[in-house]
Amino acid sequence: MYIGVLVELSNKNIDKVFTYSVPHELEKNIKLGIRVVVPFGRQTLEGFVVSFIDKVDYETKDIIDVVDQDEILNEELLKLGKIMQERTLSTLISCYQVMLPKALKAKNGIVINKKYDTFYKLGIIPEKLNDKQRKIISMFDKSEVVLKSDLDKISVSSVKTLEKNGGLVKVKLEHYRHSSLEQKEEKKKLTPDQNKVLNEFLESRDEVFLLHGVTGSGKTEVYMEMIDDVLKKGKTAIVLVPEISLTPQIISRFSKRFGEKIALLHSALSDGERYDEWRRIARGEVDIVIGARSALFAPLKNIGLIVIDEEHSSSYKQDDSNPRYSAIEMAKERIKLNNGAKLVLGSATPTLDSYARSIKGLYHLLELPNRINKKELPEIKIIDMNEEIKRCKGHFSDQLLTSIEDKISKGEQVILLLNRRGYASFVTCKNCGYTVKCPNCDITLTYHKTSNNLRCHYCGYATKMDSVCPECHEKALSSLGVGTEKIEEELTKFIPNIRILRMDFDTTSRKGSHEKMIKDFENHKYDVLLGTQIVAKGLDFENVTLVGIINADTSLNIPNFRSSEETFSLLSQVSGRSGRSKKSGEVILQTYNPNHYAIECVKRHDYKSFFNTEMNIRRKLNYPPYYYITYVRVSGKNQEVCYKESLKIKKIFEKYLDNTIILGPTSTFRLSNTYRYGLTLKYKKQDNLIEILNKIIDVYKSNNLVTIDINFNPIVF
DNA sequence: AGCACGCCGACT
DNA sequence: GTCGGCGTGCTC
Repeated sequence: MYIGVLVELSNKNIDKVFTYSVPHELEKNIKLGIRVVVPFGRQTLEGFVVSFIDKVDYETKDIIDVVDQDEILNEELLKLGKIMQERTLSTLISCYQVMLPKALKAKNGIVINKKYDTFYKLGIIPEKLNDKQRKIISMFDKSEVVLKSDLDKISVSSVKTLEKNGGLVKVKLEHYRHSSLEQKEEKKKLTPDQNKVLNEFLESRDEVFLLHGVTGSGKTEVYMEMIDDVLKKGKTAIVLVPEISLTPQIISRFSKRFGEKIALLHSALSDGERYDEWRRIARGEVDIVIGARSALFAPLKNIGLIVIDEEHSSSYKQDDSNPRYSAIEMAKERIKLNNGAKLVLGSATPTLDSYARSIKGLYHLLELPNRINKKELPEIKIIDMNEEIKRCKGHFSDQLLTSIEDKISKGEQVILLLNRRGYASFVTCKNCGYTVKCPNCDITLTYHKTSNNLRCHYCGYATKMDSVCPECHEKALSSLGVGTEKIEEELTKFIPNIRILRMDFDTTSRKGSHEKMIKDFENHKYDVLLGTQIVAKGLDFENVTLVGIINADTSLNIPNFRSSEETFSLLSQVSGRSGRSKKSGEVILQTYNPNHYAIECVKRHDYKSFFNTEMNIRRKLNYPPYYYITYVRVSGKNQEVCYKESLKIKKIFEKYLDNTIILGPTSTFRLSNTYRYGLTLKYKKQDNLIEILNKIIDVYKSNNLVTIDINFNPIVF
């Protein structure tokens, strides 16, 4: 027996299937998609069995051992990985690795010890039973196996007796680390709008849907109905949410509705917990999987529906490391592999790309234009900070402060957004203008008040904050940016006794603290929830009647063609947190660009006119969705070599790619002592591109002068 | 990724 | 002579 094995080394040179022979005694254990241990050169490696091979005309080595009993990559995932490889031009092995939980990535094999619990199952029940014994037997009405500890609660000795006479049989089963979920059915009645959308979805035979529903229009309820329908047909569903909005609120709504049938995959799980959930899914014990991006690759079988909530979120594109894949694109592939399955993309602010596709008829557009219970969208007041700045107290306009005080006095709550996109709190010398940068990365360091040090967000470099400028030696270094800490400090000064809950990536990193914060705010232990982007998504607090946006425009200034879209989306989302329940809501938006179309459209809750304006700009400037963008990065330790090679690659593009705009090479910042040059390709249609890129990869894979990275439809350049 | 092979300069 | 520098190439 010969098998094709993909070894666990992510290197372009060995990213191919190697043929091994299987010793007789192992033959019966071989399946597609399991891991095996193989000799590889002088090394011993793990690899995936990806094919069976008839015969070979060269010497093969025997595999050493078999790692898994059951497949860890089923047939569907094996196919999906290949598609991902074609779409990202990354190594096939890296595509498979990104689909699996960490615990299954062979490298140094994290050993997860399985814990076992003692259960009993029914044996041959004796005819005569006493009361206690009968009670014990009745515990098996609901499930086939029952925990020993639960039976012991009735009577330890009766359990022993039953075991002796064969009424009960002891079984050891794996103990799962997942927390038990409370199960309470609470099915809300749908509004006419929701019903219309649901029926349209159920009756349609289209594959991809865009559910465009304003904030508070009840999208989640519609998803749950869609899932219900799928479950009734005996199929399964995956729900993707951005990591940031994997809040206990959403999780508990799904748990209450679907109970034990759900598996949750989110970043707060330990590797072991994540692996447990993964195994439950693989065994078919679960019908619904909820999780962030990579949950798309859950080993669920017979998928009927994939929902991608907040589809505009950039977290669905893996942009920082290979394989640089788009979860939306891969979801489209996954539903194709599951006959009749549907994909639903949902958002209050769809990406231009998705909305444009729905207008073109490529996606089936479903719209929820109103909030549930005829609730109005909050009124948005724009504060022109150009005027206000003279009268401002710190970062707060009079109106914002007054309104916060007013709401608090009424016992209502406030969410404050500090828009920190593109707003690093860097340190500058007031005397000479020197900015402190990372010695490895050429990136401005960020000041952290709590630890009084400066850190590089890319490589982790940290240095102590010193107020003496290294350039001019004046004691004039100070931090210019504003952090949530600074805002908290100001607000406490202006409104003493105000109870502020600060939420940002620093304060939520501890496991479980995010959840606790949300509970505390819900229980009104705080008046104000102050935070960065993290407060914009997925939160649903009844008592919040004011959303204050301290600085609306910082994200308009990031040097990226998507900055307006991101700003519109962020501001619309955070505004949507206000007035979701009985009391009506208000938004106060402080900006230096009150006339910017993104801000104006947010004020009017006017997605369509934002879409039209932005589309016009994109068309004029040849940007997506009119053009596709592919970014090619050339990086290496030697700056000159990088530059020269990127010029060579540009020549190749110029020679072989027609109707393509080629930009660059542009030098981006140095990162961990690696220099990078970027080439940007813009095109409407490019049949040669993949072939050319593969050839370039081929040329550079065997030399280590430079590394070539390709990013299709990049978010970050 | 490792590791051997091989072709150079420089050293007990 | 031979030790060790690292560029090149291979791993079923």
